Amino acid sequence: MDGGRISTDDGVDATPETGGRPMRADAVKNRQRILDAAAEVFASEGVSVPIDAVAARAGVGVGTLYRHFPTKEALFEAIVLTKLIDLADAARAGAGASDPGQAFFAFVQLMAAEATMKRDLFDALDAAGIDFKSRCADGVEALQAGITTLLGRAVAVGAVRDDVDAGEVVALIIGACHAAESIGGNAESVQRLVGVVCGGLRRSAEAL
Amino acid sequence: MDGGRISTDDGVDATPETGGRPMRADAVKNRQRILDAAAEVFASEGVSVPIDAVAARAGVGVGTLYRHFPTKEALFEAIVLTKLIDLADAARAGAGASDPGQAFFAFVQLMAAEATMKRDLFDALDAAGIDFKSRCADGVEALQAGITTLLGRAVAVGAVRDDVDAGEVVALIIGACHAAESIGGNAESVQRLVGVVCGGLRRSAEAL
DNA sequence: TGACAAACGGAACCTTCGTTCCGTATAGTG
DNA sequence: CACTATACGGAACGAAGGTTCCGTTTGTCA
Repeated sequence: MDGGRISTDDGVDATPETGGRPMRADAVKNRQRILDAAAEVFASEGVSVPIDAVAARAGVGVGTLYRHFPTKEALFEAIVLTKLIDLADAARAGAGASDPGQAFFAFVQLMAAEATMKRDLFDALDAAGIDFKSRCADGVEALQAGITTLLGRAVAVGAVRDDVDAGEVVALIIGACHAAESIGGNAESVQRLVGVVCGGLRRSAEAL
Repeated sequence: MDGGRISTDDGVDATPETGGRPMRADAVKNRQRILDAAAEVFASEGVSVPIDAVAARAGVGVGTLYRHFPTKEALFEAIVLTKLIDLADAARAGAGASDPGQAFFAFVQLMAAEATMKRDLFDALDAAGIDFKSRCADGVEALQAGITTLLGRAVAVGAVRDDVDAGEVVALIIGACHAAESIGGNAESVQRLVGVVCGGLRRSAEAL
């Protein structure tokens, strides 16, 4: 329920055409069906679903899937990358707000909501430190940059403590989402737990 | 590096004897070696290590391992259960402290330190909501009860906000550990991030 | 010490899952 | 309409890991 649009501008990236010839009509259609199906399935089941499930959902054979995306990981990346960029855009959009503190916390809640409803993004960010960061470098960097800006402004205004960086913020939020899921985990509890973490992000804290 | 002691008092639980006859000496020894090896391996590599690795580490064949623990999951439970109970004991111990607030936050940091150094506990608590809670019910309940007491006292003194329950606290802490791991994740950063969460747990918070 | 039940080791088995291969179907073109 | 490059489906393959089976070893007891 999203439609995994990808930058198919002139095909430098994700196999939109092979060589120089335009893709056959059915191929284009199938590619899109696969992206849509994968987005749904990854989001609801997580990254560990069998690739067959994705193919079945898309109504194509595994062979077809593999012709479009040479590897399960490639498919995963194709989908997550767009989501990361969407989030980065949202962060940029909030950077001009008049109230930096509010903009920051609003973005945090947005990211939390996104990550919770879509286990794939969740998993992706979760594994960010491992070897995923390097593959989706573009998206991760863009997001990191956007958050850094938001965070910097919020800190400058004194709305947020000054001893955390963007990476830690992302990690904490994803952690809170994890937390919400391991409990009953509806949208409301996510918001509550993220709210607790936000409380911790506001200004100082005795070092305990 | 811990030694997985288990309540082998009179053998009602974890297969210390089969039927009514006492276990053979070598069997007792091997059982313990398996528990120790599994504790080490699970802690350092996580729950997903091949069972062969555990057997190899213990210096026994897989057959032997399976005779003592009918399933990988059973072995996992045997180990985690003792750790949960240890934590629950620690919680109980802190319940009599004169400063409830400090006792609560000290316990939280203890739990975080434990969970981080031992990926198994981490994984276990992480999956607590899924179908693990039912299996290690004893341990989870004991821990939950201990934390509830600590939390209740801390709340009563006004050191902690009154709108979170024990389950949420555990979830948040595990989430913070996850967070610390996905970054560089040394012991120090764990403490920092858990500190942020603790900050959020202190007293009220504007609802955002 | 001899016999037997208990325990051992590890090869073999089965299932799951990612990936490849190839015979078949079809969009696009003259 | 026929021809060919492109794309398709799904069976087959191989690696990985959990579990079982069985011939061999060993502790225990008379």
